[in-house]
Amino acid sequence: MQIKKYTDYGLRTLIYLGIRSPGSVVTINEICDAYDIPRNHLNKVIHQLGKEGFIRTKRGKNGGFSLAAPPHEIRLDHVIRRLEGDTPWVNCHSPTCTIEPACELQHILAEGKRAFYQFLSNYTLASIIGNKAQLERIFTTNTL
Amino acid sequence: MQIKKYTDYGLRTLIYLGIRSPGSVVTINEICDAYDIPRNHLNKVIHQLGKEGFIRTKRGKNGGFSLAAPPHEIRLDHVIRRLEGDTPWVNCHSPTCTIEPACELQHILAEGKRAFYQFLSNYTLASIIGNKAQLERIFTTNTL
DNA sequence: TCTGTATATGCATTAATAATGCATCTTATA
DNA sequence: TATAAGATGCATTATTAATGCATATACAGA
Repeated sequence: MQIKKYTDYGLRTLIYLGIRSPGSVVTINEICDAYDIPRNHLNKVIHQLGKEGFIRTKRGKNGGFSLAAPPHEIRLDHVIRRLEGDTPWVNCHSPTCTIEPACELQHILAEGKRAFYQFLSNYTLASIIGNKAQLERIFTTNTL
Repeated sequence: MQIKKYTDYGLRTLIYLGIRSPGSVVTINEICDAYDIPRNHLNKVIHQLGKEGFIRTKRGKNGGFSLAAPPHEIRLDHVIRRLEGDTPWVNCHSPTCTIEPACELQHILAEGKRAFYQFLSNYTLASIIGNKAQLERIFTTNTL
């Protein structure tokens, strides 16, 4: 039980964008350098973030991506649900569990998952950007 | 984001014990046959269930294990927390994330995890045993 | 229109971790 | 003391996530 690095990278990207002035465009390479994470993986994350509508991506020269909405409008539950994939937290099939029809576990876990995401729905990208000034400092220090 | 088979097997074992008369002793082989799951893995699950105090195990001839408490007293959050392992749902180290000190993600996710387990704390082994008669039927049919 | 720079896409490979298998030890009891 | 049960440790396999690599596509500006 742990979110994937994939999801983690997506959130870090949003944080990086979130402390920028609205509409400012950054590239995948810039994020990779900032966090020292592999380009190939991030590539796919950025792509999905674009497809899901969290960021706007633009190809070609002077291309890159930027937030599609202000940080306080990007909800954590939405981002994590999408990046993480919204599958059940218990797998009653493959292989099929014989008691499945008489077992309430899957339903209770599904509700538990709902409780988790409902809690997260109270938070946005703005919520996880704790100390904006400190974040800016970290990034500029790393880049130099 | 999915519970491990390990945890799943543990819960299935408790369900199997839960529909038995109190104190009745079963063996690892019996559980393996009932669910068609590998003995080696279940071995370790049973061992931990014993260590954690959910079941009482007994070695040697005529040995086996039984529930250490009635089903309605065995809380789901306790069982899953123990079997699943209670580690953070995001890993800010290995490798260390540079923005960790300025990032609220880990704290919010920790609270989200808390919300999940708090929800589960309303349920017990008795809760996931939906249809006791049907369960009994499934097991006797499988055994024949 | 050509060239360079950016994301998009698919497939191959590696890494991490869970699951399983195997061997053997320990304990209890008939 | 033989047998049947769980306990334990290590080896192997399977699964899935992560990473690497190659190349396509799009866009901007010279």
